[in-house]
Amino acid sequence: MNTNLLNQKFAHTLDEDLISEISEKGIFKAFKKDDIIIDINQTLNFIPLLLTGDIKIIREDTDGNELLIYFLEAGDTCTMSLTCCLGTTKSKIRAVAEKDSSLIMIPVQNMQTWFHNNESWRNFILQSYQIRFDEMLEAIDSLAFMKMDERLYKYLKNMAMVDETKTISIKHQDIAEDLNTSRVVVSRLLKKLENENKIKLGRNKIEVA
Amino acid sequence: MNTNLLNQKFAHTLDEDLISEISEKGIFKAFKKDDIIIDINQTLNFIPLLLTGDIKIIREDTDGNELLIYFLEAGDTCTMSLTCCLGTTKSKIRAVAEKDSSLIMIPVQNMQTWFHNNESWRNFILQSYQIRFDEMLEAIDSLAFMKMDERLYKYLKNMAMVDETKTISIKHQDIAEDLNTSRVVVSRLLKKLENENKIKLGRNKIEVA
DNA sequence: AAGTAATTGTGATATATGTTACTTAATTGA
DNA sequence: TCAATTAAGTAACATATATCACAATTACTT
Repeated sequence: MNTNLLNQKFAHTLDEDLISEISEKGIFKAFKKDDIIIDINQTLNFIPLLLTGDIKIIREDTDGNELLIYFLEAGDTCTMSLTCCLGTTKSKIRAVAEKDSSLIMIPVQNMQTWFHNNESWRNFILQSYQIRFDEMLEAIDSLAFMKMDERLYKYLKNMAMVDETKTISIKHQDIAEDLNTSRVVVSRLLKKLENENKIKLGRNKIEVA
Repeated sequence: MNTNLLNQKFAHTLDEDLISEISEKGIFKAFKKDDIIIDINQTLNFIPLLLTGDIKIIREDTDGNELLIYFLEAGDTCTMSLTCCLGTTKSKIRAVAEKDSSLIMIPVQNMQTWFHNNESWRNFILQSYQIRFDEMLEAIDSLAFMKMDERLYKYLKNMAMVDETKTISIKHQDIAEDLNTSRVVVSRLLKKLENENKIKLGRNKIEVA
């Protein structure tokens, strides 16, 4: 079953031999929504491949303020984990299951070898880096150039995309935490977006037009 | 001479054979302070290795607002260029010489081969990615969690570090552009930092205590 | 030395966001 | 069904940053 999922999600990017090796040596793990998959300062000795679900990558400062940086989706890997493993540093981010999710943990040792002798793996990793770089730039753009109302709207659209639905189930407090602002500010700006007919508000849900 | 510099800056990270191959196939280029080395939307077919000087990596939005993301220093490469080359996308950042700088441009073709058969190159690239990721996270932290006065002070300290001097030569307008704020705000906050004895102001220069 | 340009200082005011306090509405659970 | 809890709405005020206008200072040019 793991092998099926693995094939389905990674056949485009990884070659056959590698996939069967991964399904042999990787460890399958399942997480529930809101489970912490990787926490800040955690020591890592594996690279996760996301089979199903979505994962939030979150940054936190010393005062406990949080910021959502980007999402991982099925078929993705966490390049942060890779840099941690290679540099034997601790995790600088938190990975939280946005939905129930399943993934394969690959021990680092194997990964080093593949890097040496498997081109599909090399390309996969390089491409992952490229995607994450772009996402980080997007995050920087939002923070540097956009006002909170724009950031909020972008957040909602992105969330609708990830959840594959127009009506997302979320409360204002959670949005505030992801955007590192306050619940009151979010409520106010959501009301404004509703008045502009960009969204429709309900309790515990928001419909993105 | 290029080979000397190359050796000096990269002997720790790249193996002997590779360095001599680079000095053969790479193209030496010199830039003056404020020269644009890579511009946004430019198509790239080389990877730069920085031999001397410092380079600002800058992001710009559609309205022309800018933000300094990080610096490259001697011994660094531009991972953004790498992702551009591999993905054959256009540059998403601008690289500007902070001082007179010199670098070696490596044609992508060679690089691909090295990635396949040279471990020191692979490690160099992976390590570069790690460093840049950390710098991007730092940039995100500054934007998400810090007020402008803190960002400004951090900027000044960093600038002093890069320039290897306590007294940096810069005008308020330039700082404002790097931080994506206005000159007036910068002047005001600089005055505040001076009152707190963290810096000393002069015309065209700031001494970081 | 005088005039011009560049740089910096600063008050006044506008806007965006943060904070506090409280109300209203929906949901849950005994 | 009613009390308790959670979520959302909103007014009032505080603060950070942006913007405008102009003065003061320093450097540069002729």
